[in-house]
Amino acid sequence: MSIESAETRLRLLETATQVFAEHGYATTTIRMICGRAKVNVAAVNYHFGSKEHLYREVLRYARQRAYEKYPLTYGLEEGATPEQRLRAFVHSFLLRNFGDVRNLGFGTLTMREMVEPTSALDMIVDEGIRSLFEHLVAIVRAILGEDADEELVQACSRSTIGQCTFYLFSRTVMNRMAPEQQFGAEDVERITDQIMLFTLHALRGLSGKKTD
Amino acid sequence: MSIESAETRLRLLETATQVFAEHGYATTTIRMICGRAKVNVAAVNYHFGSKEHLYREVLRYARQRAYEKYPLTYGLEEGATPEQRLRAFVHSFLLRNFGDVRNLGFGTLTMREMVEPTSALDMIVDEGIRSLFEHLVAIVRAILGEDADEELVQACSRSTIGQCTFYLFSRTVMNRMAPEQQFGAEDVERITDQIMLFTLHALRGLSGKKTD
Amino acid sequence: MSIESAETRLRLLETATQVFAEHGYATTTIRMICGRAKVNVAAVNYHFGSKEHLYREVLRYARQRAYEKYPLTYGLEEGATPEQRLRAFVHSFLLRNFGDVRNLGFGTLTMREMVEPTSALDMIVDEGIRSLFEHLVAIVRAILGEDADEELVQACSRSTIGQCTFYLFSRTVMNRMAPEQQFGAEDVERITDQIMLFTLHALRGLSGKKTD
Amino acid sequence: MSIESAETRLRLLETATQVFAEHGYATTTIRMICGRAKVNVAAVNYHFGSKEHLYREVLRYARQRAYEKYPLTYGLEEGATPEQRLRAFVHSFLLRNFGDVRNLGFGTLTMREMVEPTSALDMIVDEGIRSLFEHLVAIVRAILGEDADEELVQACSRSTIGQCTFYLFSRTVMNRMAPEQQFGAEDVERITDQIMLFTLHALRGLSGKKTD
DNA sequence: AATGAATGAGCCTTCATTCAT
DNA sequence: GATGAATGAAGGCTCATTCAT
Repeated sequence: MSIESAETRLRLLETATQVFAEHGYATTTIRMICGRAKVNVAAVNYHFGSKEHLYREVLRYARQRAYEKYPLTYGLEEGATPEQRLRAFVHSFLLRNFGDVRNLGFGTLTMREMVEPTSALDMIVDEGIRSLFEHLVAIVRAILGEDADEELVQACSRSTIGQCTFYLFSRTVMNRMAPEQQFGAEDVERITDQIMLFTLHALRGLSGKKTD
Repeated sequence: MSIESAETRLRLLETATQVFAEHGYATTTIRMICGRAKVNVAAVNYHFGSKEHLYREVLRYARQRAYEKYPLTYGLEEGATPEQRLRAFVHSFLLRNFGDVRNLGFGTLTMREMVEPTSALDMIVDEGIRSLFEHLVAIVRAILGEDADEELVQACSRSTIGQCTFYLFSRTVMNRMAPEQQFGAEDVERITDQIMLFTLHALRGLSGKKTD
Repeated sequence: MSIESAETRLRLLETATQVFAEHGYATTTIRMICGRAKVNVAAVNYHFGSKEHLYREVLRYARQRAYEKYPLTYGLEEGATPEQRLRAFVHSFLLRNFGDVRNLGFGTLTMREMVEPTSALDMIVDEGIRSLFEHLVAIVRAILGEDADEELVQACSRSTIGQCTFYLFSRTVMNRMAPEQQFGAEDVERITDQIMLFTLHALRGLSGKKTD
Repeated sequence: MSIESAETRLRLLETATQVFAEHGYATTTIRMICGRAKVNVAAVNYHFGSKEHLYREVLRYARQRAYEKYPLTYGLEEGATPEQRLRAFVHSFLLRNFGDVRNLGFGTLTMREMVEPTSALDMIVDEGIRSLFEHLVAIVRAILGEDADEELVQACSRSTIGQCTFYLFSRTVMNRMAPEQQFGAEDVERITDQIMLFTLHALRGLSGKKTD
């Protein structure tokens, strides 16, 4: 593969990430992408085979870049406590999904795929979401205690991640309800604190009941 | 308007609710709807003017029916405590959004609209979500105490509703991750309990800190 | 189906017959057909579903019209001799396939399909060619004698129909070799005589050998 | 031209012969040919200028090879009788056109060109078919007698070659009608016999009438 | 000399919409 | 009032060809 080829491919990938994130798979047209990337409409089929293949590559590309920058253990040191690991989880989740303009695509793409699944959702689940959730479950279990009821652990994990995803999914609604208070990259720290505050009180409360 | 006309209109509305909920606005075609409703392809434009107008009517129609059946105070008696009112909120939210096959459309449609807003989102926010959220905020404030910090009240409200919406937004993913454990109408009670358990521990913890 | 619909459908069918005969399936575009038929490009898909379906309908339509006008027993009276029936076969074959400007399509379409088969060839064979050939075989058997060797009967049938098809397949070449002697509708009688002369001498010779 | 260049050119020619014969001019894509020949897509235009030029070269190449291997006088000795020369004509025709897998292309290509002429048909006629037919006419005249009516000679020649071409043109149909009896290289001898039997009886009968 | 990359024209098909009854 | 027929715009994709190295 020549240098130009790789460049064009990458430009298509970057552009497509934005356009797919903005309009969704169905509404996005190849001509939109190629127009913005300043390449011929045939370029997509040449480099990726089809619109669908391009889309899958975009999903992979966005995820990879997001996790590279903000891994699940973002900012964590060796021997961190479960609470610290939970905070890193929440913090990196928010950063990954909308903490950075350049990574904006990832959260939106995943969200769209969850709401209006294409054949790519299986890939997303298998290559990302499953291990993400299992990572969280392990932390929650550590906090609740290893002998905590499994169903409780699962439910608390859902409650925890649900608080995080809310800021992603309801962004459009929140912006309309309180336009003066747009959630953005600069709010990530504060939101992290709030989610941690809420969650730790809940988990400690539930953990306490067990040990008593 | 003749009786047949009204019937056709209604049948279109019902069918369109299902089809839009299943496929989303962009992917749904007028022929899908008319085919399933067994009416002429021109019927949509005749009765509703355009695909978009039909869609807006569908949103209105689905919301109205959902709230009629499951109001925010569902199952609540006079003089209920804040905790009871919170439970009614969570319970009715889950029922309204996916507690009933006939109402399945509402939650899915709202969710889609949040992720990929059309001009109808303003309507949805103004006519439903805003008051829904304010209702929740009032309950949370009552639990945390009237002198609780407003930002804390807001954050806790988001954490609370985020747990609820999670079951809606992540349905497709959860089904793929644990196919044997599909969340449905029969799980609403249990999920309500779990969310309440988590949330009340959090709120009580936060409330306790204040009074201390 | 309204009258206009039937008219449009028929016009498309007639036009498509000509265009497919002129250019072949692959080279023909829907725009060629619709342009000549003065209808929108979407009309083909509306009335026939696809280019391929239209093509199959064209093949059926052309065959039906050709056989209606020139059946295998064209000009034949009751109690005709095998020789007379053979002459009717050859004569009607030539007339059907290029004896008439209006029927020009049928022969050309069949010929094209034989040389460059599409999925429609099976249909052509099953619905037309098979019975055509069996009809000929029966006549040849009657001339050669009922106890004639089956392989001989088959071979002679092939030799007979091969003479007929030659005038169809080699038309383009003959026109180039002897432009002054174009084979057309006015030559059908003479060609029929020539084929009959050749064939009857052959069959009688082969038949004579048997009886001796 | 370097050696590799000549090799690539030849490989393209060989491959293209097969592909054009299999799919026809219109349906064949340059990528099919280059893919099978394991060369770059630009190679066709580089070595031959265009798809059409390649096609013409293929026709020339296939004809040349076919006639080299099976000339019109294939297997004939000096002083052969007209009947022997006729047999050599028929025999070599069949061998040339589908007697050999390696030569399969020639018959099919010529046939396709006859049914859907390109500008290459003139070349084919001028450089091959015309002399082929004149060769046959001379033989037929010799058998019928030098004073035979010219029109009769021509007609008998057409009837003779028509029997031969039939096995080429109707191959796809015969295979569908009697799949167990595929005509191939191993049947050439038998078919030659059958055509000769039929034709000689016809010609002798017609010749006899003259002399009587 | 030879190739991978890129192009623009064109194809079939689909769609929401409008027309004419 | 209601419908089958028809439309034009657009979409994804394919192709022979050309460009730039």
